[in-house]
Amino acid sequence: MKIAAWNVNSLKVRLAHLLAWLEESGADVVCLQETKLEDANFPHAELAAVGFQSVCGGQKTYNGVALVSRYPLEDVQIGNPRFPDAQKRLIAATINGIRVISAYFPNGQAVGSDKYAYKLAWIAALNTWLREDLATRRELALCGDFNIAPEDRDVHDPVAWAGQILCSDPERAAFRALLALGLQDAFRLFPQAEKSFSWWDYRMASFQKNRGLRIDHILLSSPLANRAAAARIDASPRKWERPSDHAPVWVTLK
DNA sequence: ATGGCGCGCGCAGCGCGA
Repeated sequence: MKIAAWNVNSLKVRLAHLLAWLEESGADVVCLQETKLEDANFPHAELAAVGFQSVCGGQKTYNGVALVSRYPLEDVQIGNPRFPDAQKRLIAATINGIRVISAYFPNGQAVGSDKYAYKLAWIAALNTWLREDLATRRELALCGDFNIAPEDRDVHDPVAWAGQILCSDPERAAFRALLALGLQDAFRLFPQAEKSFSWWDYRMASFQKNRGLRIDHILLSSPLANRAAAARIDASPRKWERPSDHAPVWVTLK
């Protein structure tokens, strides 16, 4: 089973990319972020036509998450019961016995801003919720756009980014606190090329220069990490015409 | 040189992302 996460930056604009990538990647489950669609406009039919079921939690203009799967989606949960929030940033479902969560972490805008405080509070509440969930769910995957580069090696220019949004110590500590729940970064379970990133700014030819960050992640509970066979970032869709600024990331399970 | 690109909204130009 292959599970992926992809911030598509508007599913309306990127539906053709998603359909193409579903076919070429062989993914069984894709966790989407930034769909930017109200639920009434979600392309369930287009996905069903190529063999995928889908559930979504969306809103107008901003945010929006979804799960797309070849297998049935059970016990669907939108949002964090520990953090009532108008912003649609979390959706969970059980797929083949695995609890899969698509998460769009807040960006935070700037260290010290109101949005930064919201980001840290949101992650702390996610941590609380997951701690409770992991008590009863052995196999869990937290997938999505974390808006955190966990370590300096996940940043093209760690000196320039030091202490900045996406790289600040409190954000990285919040990421490590998720790992401390017993989750493991699927990407780092395997050898990877240096300077592997999942997001590149649209400006300044960042992708061509590989000036990116690794901020999209798949965290696996230990029983699931034991099943991991490979994990990668697929940068190829970033080369397509009108791409998302994020690349899909994936893990395969034995 | 704090802009630079791309999106939604909505029809000009702004807020936002990361």
